This record gives sequence, C-alpha cells and structure tokens, in this order.
Amino acid sequence: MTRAAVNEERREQIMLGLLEVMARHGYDGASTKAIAAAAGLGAGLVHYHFKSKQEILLGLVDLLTARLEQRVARFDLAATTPRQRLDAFLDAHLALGDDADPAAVACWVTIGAEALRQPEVAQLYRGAIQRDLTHLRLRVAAVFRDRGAEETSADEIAAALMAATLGTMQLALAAGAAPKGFAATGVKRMATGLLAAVEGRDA
Amino acid sequence: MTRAAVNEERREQIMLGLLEVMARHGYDGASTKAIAAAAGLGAGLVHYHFKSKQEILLGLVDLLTARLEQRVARFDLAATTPRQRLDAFLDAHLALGDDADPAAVACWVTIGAEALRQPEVAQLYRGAIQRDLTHLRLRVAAVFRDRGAEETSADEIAAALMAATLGTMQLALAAGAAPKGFAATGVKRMATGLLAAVEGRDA
Amino acid sequence: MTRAAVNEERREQIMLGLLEVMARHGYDGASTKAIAAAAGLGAGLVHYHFKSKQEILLGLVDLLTARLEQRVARFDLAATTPRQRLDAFLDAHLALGDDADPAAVACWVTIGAEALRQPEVAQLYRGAIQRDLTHLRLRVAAVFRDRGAEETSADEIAAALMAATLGTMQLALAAGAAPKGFAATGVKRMATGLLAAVEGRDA
Amino acid sequence: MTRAAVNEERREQIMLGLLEVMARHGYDGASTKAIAAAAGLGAGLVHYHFKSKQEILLGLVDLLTARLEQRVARFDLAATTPRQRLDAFLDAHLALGDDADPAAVACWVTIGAEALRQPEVAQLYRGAIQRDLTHLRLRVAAVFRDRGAEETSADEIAAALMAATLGTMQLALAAGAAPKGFAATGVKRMATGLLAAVEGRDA
DNA sequence: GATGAATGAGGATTCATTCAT
DNA sequence: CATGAATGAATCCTCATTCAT
Repeated sequence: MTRAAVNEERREQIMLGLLEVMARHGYDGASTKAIAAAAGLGAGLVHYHFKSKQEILLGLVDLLTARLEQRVARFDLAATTPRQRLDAFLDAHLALGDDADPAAVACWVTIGAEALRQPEVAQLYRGAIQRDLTHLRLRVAAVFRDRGAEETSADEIAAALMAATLGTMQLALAAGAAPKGFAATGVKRMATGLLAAVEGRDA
Repeated sequence: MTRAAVNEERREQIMLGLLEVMARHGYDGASTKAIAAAAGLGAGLVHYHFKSKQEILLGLVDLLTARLEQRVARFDLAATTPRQRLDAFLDAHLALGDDADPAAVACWVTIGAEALRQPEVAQLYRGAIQRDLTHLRLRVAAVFRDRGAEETSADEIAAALMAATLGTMQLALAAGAAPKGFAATGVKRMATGLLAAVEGRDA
Repeated sequence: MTRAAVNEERREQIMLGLLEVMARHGYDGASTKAIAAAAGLGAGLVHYHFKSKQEILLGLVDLLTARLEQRVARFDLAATTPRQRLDAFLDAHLALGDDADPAAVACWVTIGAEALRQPEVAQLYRGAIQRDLTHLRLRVAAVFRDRGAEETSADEIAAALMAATLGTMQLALAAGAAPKGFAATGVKRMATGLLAAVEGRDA
Repeated sequence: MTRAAVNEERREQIMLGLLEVMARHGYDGASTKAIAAAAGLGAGLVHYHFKSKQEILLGLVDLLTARLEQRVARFDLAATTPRQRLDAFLDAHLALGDDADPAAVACWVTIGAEALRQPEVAQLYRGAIQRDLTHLRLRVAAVFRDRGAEETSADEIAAALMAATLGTMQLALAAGAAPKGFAATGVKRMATGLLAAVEGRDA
C-alpha cells in the first residue's frame, strides 16, 4: 500500500471513529482521545492527519454524503419504474435494512444541529441537502412524466418529502419508538398521497 | 414582589438566558457564565436557582412547550373553520410572524439533538412531541368531519405533517435560506395535498 | 428569655451543628449551609452570630473542652480511691458509656488535624491538651502518694497515658473496629502496667 | 529513560507534591494547582497521571507505607538485641533523625483524619496500621522470648505502643513543642515500663 | 508515520461571605 | 434577630492541541 493510501485509510478510520462516538455522545462529547480509541489508533495521530477536530467533522460530512449516494445507488438496482426509483430514494434515506446504519442517521441529526453553530459545517450540510433535493426533484418529476401528468409541482413535492424525511429521522430517533421500517413506509405513503393529490387536481 | 415571585422570575431569566445562548452556540457551547451574562445575573446565581445545567435545559423544554401551546392558542383566535384551525396550528409552529422567535426554533432543533444523548431530555421532548401530535391529529380529524369524509387516515396524516414540521425547521434554519413565511406555506400546501388525496381516494 | 440568652443559645446550636457535620465530613466538608441545616436555622444566621466559619470551630473547641471536663466530673462521682479517679479520667475520655458521644471523638481527631494548619486552632487545642495533661498528672501523682511511692515519674506516665489516649481514639475510629469499651480498657490496663513498673522499680 | 520509568517518576513527583502541600494545608487545602506547582509540573499533568485527586492520596498512602518500612529496615541495621530491634522500630516511627521527614509525620496525621471520611483511604490506612501492628507484636514477643519470659501480653503491649506512637505524633506536632527526639524517647521509656511490669508480674 | 506525554485554557459546580428585606 | 438571595473566587476536572521521541 502506498504512503498516500495509508494516509487516506487513517483519515477514514478517524472519521469513522468520530461517526461512532458522535452518534452516541454528540460532537462536543466526542473527545479526540475517544475518537482515536474508536478508530483503534494512538491519540496523537488524530492531529497528525487532521488540523483540527472540526476538520474531521467536515470530512465526515463528505464521507456520509458519499455513502448516502452509494446507498441510493444500491437501492436503485432493484427499481425499474420511476415510482420504484422514488421509493428507492426514500428507502435509502430511511429504511433500516440489512446495511442500515443507525449511527449514521444519528450523526445526520447531530450534524444538522452543528450546522446551526459552525458556518463551515453549515456550508457542507447545505450543499449536501441541496444536491439531495435536486436528485429527489428529478425522481418526482420522472414519476409525473411517466404518468403523463404535468410536473409543475415537482419542486414543492420534493421539498415536502425532503422535509418529511429529515423530520422522520428526528421523530424516529428522538421523539418516539417507531417500529423498524415504519419511518420509510410513512414517507412513502405520504409520497403516494401527494402525488395522487396533484394528479387528481390535474385530472 | 414576593419572595417566591422573585425566585420564579430569576429561574425564568436563567432559562431564557440559556435559550438565547443555546440558540447560537448549542447546549455544550452555552457556558454557565454566558447564560448568567445573557440573563443579566451574577455567575453564581445560576447554580443557586438550578441544581445543574441540565436542570435549566429541562426547565427550558417545559417553558418552550408552554409557550408553543400559547402561541397555538393565539393563532387560533383568528381561525373559525376546522381547516383554518389546522393552518393555525401549522402557522404557530413555523410562521415567523410578529411574535416570531427564531431563537426558539433553533432551540427546538438543538433540544432534538440533545434528546439523543440525555435520557431526561428525551423524556420531556418525547412527551411534548406526543402531546403536540395528539392536538394535530384532532385538528386533522376535525377537517375530515367537517367535510363529511372518513377520518381513518387522520393518524397517518398528522404524523406526516408533524414530521414535515420538524424537518422544515431543520431545512429553514440549517439547510437553506428560505424567505420569511415560506416554511409554513410549504407545509400548509402539503396539508392541502394530503387531505385532498385522501378525500379523492375516499370519493 | 433575654436577648443575650437567645444569642448564646443560637451560638451553641450553630457550634453543635458544626460538631454534627464535621464529625461526618470534616472541617472543609462542613459547609455553612449544612451547619445551619444541622442546627435547624436559616443559612444567613450563621454569619450573624459568627464572624467566620473559623470562629465557629474555635468556639466548638472551647465547648468540647468544657464538655470533656464535665464528663470527667461526672465519672468522678463514682470514684473514691485515687486509682479509681485515674480510671475515671481515662474512662471519661474513651469509654463509650450511656452519654457517649462518638461524634465528639471524631471531632477531636479532626480538630487535631486542623490544628496543624490553623494557628488559632492550634493555640486552643494546645491549651486544652496542656490543661488536660495537668489534670492527668495530678491524678497519677495521687496514686503514687496513695501507695506511698515516689511520684517522680508522674510526668512521664501522664504524658504516656495522654499519648495513648489520643492514639487510641485514632486506632478505634479510623484504623480498626475495636469492640465497645475496649479502648478505655486497653489504656487502663496500660496504666496498671506503667504504675506497677515504676513501683517495682522503686521497691 | 524508558516511557514507563518517566511515567512512574511523574507519578511519584505528583504524590510527593501532595505530600508537601498536604503537610502544610491539609487534603482539602491541597489544590491540584498547588500540587502541580510543588511537583514542578504543569497543572494539567496531574489529571493525566491520576484519575482523581483521591487517587493521588491513595498512592501517597502506599508510598509512605513503603517508606516507613524502609526506614524501619534502616534503623534495624544498628540493632542487634531484640530490645534494640524494638527500639529501632519505635525510633523509625518517631525519631526525627538525619533522614527525618516531619512532613511525612504531618501527612500521617492528616491521612488518619481523612480515613474518617473516605472509605478508600480508611481501607489503606487500616491495612497499613494492621501490618505495622503485626510487626510490632513480633518484636515485643521477641523481647519476651529473649528474656525467657511469657509472651502472653505481647498483643496488649504492642497495641498500647502503637496507640502511644500515633498519639505521640499528634502531641508532638499539634499539641506541644517537644524537643527533637523527645517523642521517641518517651515511647521507648514507656516500652521499658510495660515490659518490666509484665516481667515483674510474671516473676 | 506514530506515540503518548505535556500544556494551559475553560468548563460546571461549590462555597464563605455579604446584604437587602 | 432572621431570612435567603446574591456574589465571585476557587476547585476539580476535561480537552483540543502541541511536541519530543
């Protein structure tokens, strides 16, 4: 393994260490020592690979963003119709399937809160949400096209579904004890409702 | 002013100090010294009136819960039809009107994140959300009754709207720069869509 | 009750409050609030009657000294021979009889440690010990006189018994679990030994 | 110097820092900052090497125990007869010779007082005293054997001498201004008296 | 590259003491 | 006399960051 590859692996180990600790204890509660321990590395190595603790968080946001995209791609494999592709998107975000990562969901909530205080985090978080929202809009629009309907409301519906997705994470994690899979199911039904309403209205 | 009244005022001052600081810096970022300064009080007084920093947070959750209920009641004054009462509920949660308190919204997001780590916070947060959800469900059901429709889906729709409300807070605060009033508008349109879909389905 | 009498009663209440708390938590561990609570008084009253926390301690040393003297006098009532009066002295210091006050013993140990740091305490403590030692010396000498022996070694024996008394408090409280009454018994036997040795030597 | 050796040295530095400060200001009066200063180390290092302030104290009890044993061994070198070995033991505890450490004596008194409040300290203190007492008993018994006398009273005499030793520390440090060497002399004379009494009784 | 010791600032909390009522 | 609210210094402890090895 080349030196650069080792470096990259160390960086990822550390970011995943933060993921693990932050999911349980929050950002401030994740000490660099605990991060290093979770990563199975010496404490001094953290600041060798990252200039500051915040840099780890910024890296983690990117890492989680990429992982979410891969997850969407994986769920896409089983989808053929536009509607299935829409559901795949929602499932990728909320379903707790085989490769579910509850820690990642907890981290997203935490990152969302940190985005309120750290401008650098806000920037990345905002970018990730915007990109995600764009993808979602395309899928909503595709459903409309597929059904021969107008796609004027795609923006609105996409925003509604994105908000519902974020809010469902919150509800599921912090506010209640939703049974496994309930979260995704609820939002998918909601999509059905919104799509139907628009089509009904258009009809 | 009586002794007890002074005490209660101090406690509220301190809780509002936490509200102010926490909205900008998060819970961990709200030092007791900063809280006291925001409350215009001496640093030592914080722990005279509260056993711990967490107690202030728990008190604040209750305070915000009560304020939200009052806010709903205030918005209700202008509502006559069931649908208006539903909108009033959503507006009370999301509209940034005259008596808007963006800091309170930021606090709710922060509290939601803290609920992931502090069981005591989780309990209060969960209770508040559940009560809120119950109120919302009643209003959704009222709309259905008003329109002579089945109200079987009231639960589902209420949950969807609650999730959308929470997620919209997140989107508005951290993920984008929504223009004033946009947030409530989006969720109200969403309500329209969901209600229509069900009625259409029922029809 | 006159105003002065009330004042004196309050002062004593407070000193006994310190006694109670200090026996369990030490001097530094006895907060003024805890002292007031133990005395059944408001927190502000402590500094109305005492200039500082140290003053309470100084007052308590005097109080305990006086109580010890009274205790010796009480034990004296049943003593007729010089030897009985010597035993009465030792019993008064160590025996856990009906009017035993284990808290007072713990306080003496604590006061002895505080005397190492606070010159004002050291002065009172020293005076109390010296007075006590003088009393003890007289009783030892009386035993010798009673037996028609030289009393040259009275000083030495009194010092030895005083040291043994202090050390026995320590052993009984902190270092072991001596059965009730054992402490006084041990020192009394020791007195017998020392006296016999001297008499044997003299003979 | 190896890593582990450096760590051990730091720990000892810190414990000796506590020894130094505690001798003058007591346990509560020994702030971590003062301990670090006395040890010539940065303030943060104290809690890097010790989990808590109490752990330093517990370590110090062990350290002092070991030092006392070494001191006894050193005094033993010049002792040939059983009686000399008994005196060596008493001198090691009380004589303020060349290698005297008045701070250590003050610490023992303080530790004895702390043992009243901290169960962990009590346990170590008790163990140390019991071990010491056992050693003392052996030496007393040896004297009896050497003189061809019964050794039935060895237990009692050892306890008496131990109590006298502890009490003498107290008297010397806090209650009076004994001249150098007086303390040990007094207890040694006391030993003579007790041994003679028993032998006289046996005779 | 990797380690973990070292640093000093900053955190929550406690407390003796003061003072208005 | 009595109360308890108010104050700010000081305490123990944690932590991100630096640095010698």
